[in-house]
Formats: sequence, structure tokens, C-alpha cells
Amino acid sequence: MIKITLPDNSVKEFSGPVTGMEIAQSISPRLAKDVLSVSVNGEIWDLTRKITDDATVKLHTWNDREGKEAFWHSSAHLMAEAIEYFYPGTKFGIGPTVDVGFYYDIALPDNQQLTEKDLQKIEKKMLELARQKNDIVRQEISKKDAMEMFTKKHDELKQELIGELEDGTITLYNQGNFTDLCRGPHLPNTGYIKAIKLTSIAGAYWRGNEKNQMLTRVYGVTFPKQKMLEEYLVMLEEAKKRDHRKLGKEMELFAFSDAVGQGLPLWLPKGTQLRMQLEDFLKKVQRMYGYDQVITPHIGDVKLYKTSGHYQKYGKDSFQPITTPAEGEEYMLKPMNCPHHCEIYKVKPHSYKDLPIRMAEFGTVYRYEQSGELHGLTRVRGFTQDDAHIFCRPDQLKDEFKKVIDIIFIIFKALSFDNYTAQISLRDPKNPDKYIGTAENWDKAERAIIEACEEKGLNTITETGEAAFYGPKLDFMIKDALGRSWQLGTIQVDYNLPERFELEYIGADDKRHRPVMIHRAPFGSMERFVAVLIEHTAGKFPLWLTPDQAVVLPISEKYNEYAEKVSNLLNNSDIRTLVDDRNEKIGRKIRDNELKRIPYLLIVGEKEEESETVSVRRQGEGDLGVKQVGEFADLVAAEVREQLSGLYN
RNA sequence: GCCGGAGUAGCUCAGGGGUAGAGCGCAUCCUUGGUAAGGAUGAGGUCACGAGUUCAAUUCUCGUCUUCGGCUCCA
Repeated sequence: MIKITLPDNSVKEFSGPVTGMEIAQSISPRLAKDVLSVSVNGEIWDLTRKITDDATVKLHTWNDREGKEAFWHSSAHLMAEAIEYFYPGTKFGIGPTVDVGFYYDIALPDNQQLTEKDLQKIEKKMLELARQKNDIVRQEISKKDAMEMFTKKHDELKQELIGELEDGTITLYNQGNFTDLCRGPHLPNTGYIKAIKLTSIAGAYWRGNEKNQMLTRVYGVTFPKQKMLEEYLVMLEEAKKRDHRKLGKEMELFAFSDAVGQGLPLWLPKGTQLRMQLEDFLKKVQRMYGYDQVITPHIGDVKLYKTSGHYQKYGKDSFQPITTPAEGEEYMLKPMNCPHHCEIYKVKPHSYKDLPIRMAEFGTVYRYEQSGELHGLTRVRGFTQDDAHIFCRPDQLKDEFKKVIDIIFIIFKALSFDNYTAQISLRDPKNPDKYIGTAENWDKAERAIIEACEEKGLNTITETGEAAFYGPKLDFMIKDALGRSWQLGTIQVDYNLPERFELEYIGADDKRHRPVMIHRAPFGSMERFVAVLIEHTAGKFPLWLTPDQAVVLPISEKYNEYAEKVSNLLNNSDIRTLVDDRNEKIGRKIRDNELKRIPYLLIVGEKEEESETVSVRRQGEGDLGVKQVGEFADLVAAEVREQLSGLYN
């Protein structure tokens, strides 16, 4: 008798060894059709593998990550089989699943290259192989036999992987004419895979190390239904429409110029308006939280960054120092604001009663990012951090940290960013050389972050080894339109810089003490934040933020003068208003300005001019009727106040 | 930085060994209009840059720059 415990704690009994598939069949035919993999005592197994002892079991379908993983993992094998068919002798590296789909890193024989055109024939072959419904069979193998097998195939990549595995844990999976080294789990057979799209080809270093050879990485995605693939492709098209690079150009928010240099964004008037709105908003919040605004230069003496340690650590990733001709002084474009802020702290001695000191600056920094890494506004070489440094006593650290979390929430609320991930990054205890500072201080800092998050009830994930070299941090990430995750807000604890800059305060005991620093940037950088904001809103910014809030549309040129008058009145009430006085019909003006995503369209003609009114049309909602100009101004002001209510409670 | 695509009008793109095309935008004119595209005419390009092959290169080859998709990196 074998007892199988299901997630609802019900227990099913079987007379002998049983497979995941048989369990599913015993529950319902529908489940048996949908099930893709099975967890046995927390370990994910093939559906066809015999369970020989009592176990706790969970069945996974397409709706579970574990189900999709088996599906895509088998798809990677199917792709490998098709590639081996066309290119015998191909060496196979690793073929894992990703967020959506899978890839396989391969090396074709004789240095052949795969091109996008080859993908179609591979897809076709995959479909053909899938339709054969070949069973995917698991086989345990000794390390020696595995090594022998892949030596015979001249696949050094797999040999390297096998070399690192322990004997007794090695498994092969076979389907049709293809056998691969693999931990599994897999689908019962290839017939589950109904729709296939190979999406792209890219180079990738073997095992992610740039010193290793470059392999060809083929990305793909598969689905159990053709319709799901079609929906996925439509979704991709939609995402492309939100791409901030496309919208930024279209909406005249920012631009790049070869003449200026790569990765150096030019903020156009509308983008600047948007950015200043964000900056003013944050300044207001920071005033409420007791921050002082400061301004520091864009360059600094190299010695400053040697003191901070940035030069040693990131000198290669900075623009090289500028040397003054006569004296030979060396200045760097500043890659960080913190050293400057430390020097501000040192301008005068501080009492424990002065702390915390919260120093904020929209500080523009320059970093030499690798050219291949530049990407729109999300990865640039010159950008402005909404930076601040909090100098506090150790006993104030946790509270200060919590207040920063509050600020980040105010911002996320004002912009409806509700789908974020909060990640605590801790040091890797196995790799102490990567970090500076004492273990004791690291412990204190890590504990402060973890406790602050707990006390704030924040849902966090924890990553070991992701800390900055000087301290642990809490990052907030948001996904862009294409599902790529970007780090926005960040809060970092630092015991190191106060040490290096010998920052001090006089305690109640009349002795010198060292303050703790918190680095924080709720937006992260203005550039990246605006990029993510564009994709998040598809360019339809909230009213308080959008560069142009209203546009006046005269019915004909006869009413241009009245339109000007209305526009002036509104601008005087701090409502950013334009006039569209082009020689076009009203229908055309409405269409064009709707497409420009301007929230309010104000139509004025004979009736409106006579009665000192405007005919109000809200973006996407149509005609709202006629209102007095003052009445409309109040309406806009009220709406803005409502959107920013988080600021006031 | 590395691997692989791409670069033609302000934008989106078609074309192709004999110095170029569309739509949108822009300009001028006609039209003066009531809630998502009125009409006519016109201007605008060293076909990214540099070299090579050729009688002839925007087209073919190589290099450079930029850009896109990945990889590595990200204080």
C-alpha cells in the first residue's frame, strides 16, 4: 500500500508503485489531460516516474510555474533534437527555461553560424517531431558511462558539466533519436507541444563568463495550444507600442544625438517639463521629511574618489580623469554624489543632537557604461540621481530606513506603481573579499534592513551576494513593457564611507562617534524612472504630471483670439495649456490631440465665446459638456489634488 | 567590451550595379468648419561615414560609427 497525500491533505491509497499521471487519472480525466509535472515531497518529477513510497504530492498544470518549466524544458530538448538533425555534431551547452520560454546554448560544427532564416526550418522540424509523440524517457547513468557517451560525441561542453556532477545523480533523457544529459523533469512525450515560435538568436558566453568561448543561444517559446501562441504574439506587439524609446521620440520627451555622444540623453522641453514635475513632487515630500537640498559640482578631484574607494573599485567604469594643463591636477566627472555630500557633512563639527542630517541633491553623474549595454533611457552614461544621504546615529538607523520606505511608497502611490518587487541584497559570506568593512558592521546593517522591512510589513525577496561592496541594500524593481525588470528605488546602508571620510559627531558622552550613512534614491535615476513610467502608463501620464494638461481647439480661425484668451487664463491658474490654431476642421484637431494623449480638449466657437465658456472633452471619454473657464480650472485643480492626496495624509 | 541583425526624406518604411519612391509630417493656397483624418500645389535625401572592386556603387566587399536583440557588467 502506498499513501499519497494531496495538497488539500486528503490521502489516496494505491496498491503498488504509482506515477504522477496515474494519480491524476484517479482524480479526474480532465486533470490527467492538463497535468504536466508533479512535485513529490517537494521535488519536481516526471509524470511517468514511479513513486514507490508514501509521499506528499502536488500535480502541476500550465497554470503553475512548475508545469510550464517541464513544458519548456522539454521544448528545449525538442529544439536540440531538430538542430542536431540539421547539424549533426552540434555541441550542446545548457538549455534552461526562462520567464517566458526557453533557450539552448549550442556550438554548431565547423564554426557554422545560425541565422534568423534557419529558425523557420527548425521550427518546422520541431513540429514534425512533436507530432510523432515520442516518449521522453528518463534513464539513470553512471558518471563513467555518461562521460564516455559525451566523449564519443565530442561534446566537451557536456563533458565539463558531467565532470562537476556527483556519481549516482546523473540522468539522461531520451526522445526519438535524441539523448541529452539532463536533471529533468520532462513531459511524458513530445506530443504535448502544439505551437512553437523560435524568437531570436544571440551570442552568449559559455557559463556566463566573458573569458569563455561565445556560443550561439537560440531563444524560443512553445505552448500547448496554437491560440495561446497567437495571443502571446499579439501581446508582444502591444508591448512594443509602449516601448519608451518609441514613445519618447513620438511624444518629444527626449532624444539622442550621435553628435553629442551615445548614452547621453537630451531632454526636450516636454520631457523636461515632466521631469521637473517629478522633481518638484519629490522635493515637496522631502521637505516634509526633513531633508535639506544641496548642490555640488559635476567634477571632483580624483583624490576624493580614492578616499571613497570608488576609484579603486570602479575607476575603469568611469570616464577617465581630466588633467589641468599647468598644475597637472586630476579631476573626474563624478560617478557618485556621496563623496561630495560627505565633504558637506565635514564643513562643521556635529553634535549628536544635529542628527539625523538628511542631504538631498538631484545630482547628475557620469559612468562609462559598456557600449553594448546602453538602452534608451534605462541605461545611459549621464544621468541624474534623486540622491540623498542620511547621516545618523546607529540607534536611529532603523527608523530612518523606515522613513525612506515611506517616501518610496508615497511615490509609488502617486504613480500607481502597485506591481513592484522589493529585494533585500545581502553579502555573500563565502566571498568576503568582495566587500569592505567589518563583519560586525555588516551584521548590524543587514539586521537593520531586515527588521525595518518586517516592521513595515513589506513583502520582500532576499538575495545573497547581491549587496553593494560597501553595504547591504533594499531595491525596488518594476517590470518594463517587455517584462524586463529594472531597479528603480534603492536604499543602502553604509558604515564604510563615514569611516573612510572620518565623519564624526560628538555624543552625549562628549566623545567622538561615527555616524552611519544611508544612501537612497526613490526614483533611482530620473532617466530610468521616466522610462519605466512611460511604459507603465503607455504615455498617458496622470494629469498632475503630464507635460500638456489641456489644449484649446478653436472651431475656426475666427475664434483663435478667444482661444488665446482662454489659454492665457488657464496658464495663469497653473494649468499647462496649448492652443491648436491650425487651419483644420474641428474633427481633425480632436483626433490629433487625442492621439497626443492630452487629457483635456477644450473646444471653443461662437457659443463659447459669447458665454465665456469652453466645451470640455476628456481624453478617451468624449464630450463632458460646456463649463465656465473658472469652473474648468477648479475641476482640474481638484483632480490634481485628488491624485496627489497621498502627499497630504 | 563580445556575438548576431539593422542604418534610404523630420517619422514609419518600400526599392535596388546606370545618382531614388510611398504614407504621415512640413510649407503655400483654397476652404471657415461643432466633437477622431476637407482639398490642391510644393519643398525636402552626399541612400550613416571612409576605403576598395567596377566604365559606373545608394546597391557588392572591407573597416569605422550609430542603433537593435542577447551575453558580460551595473557604485
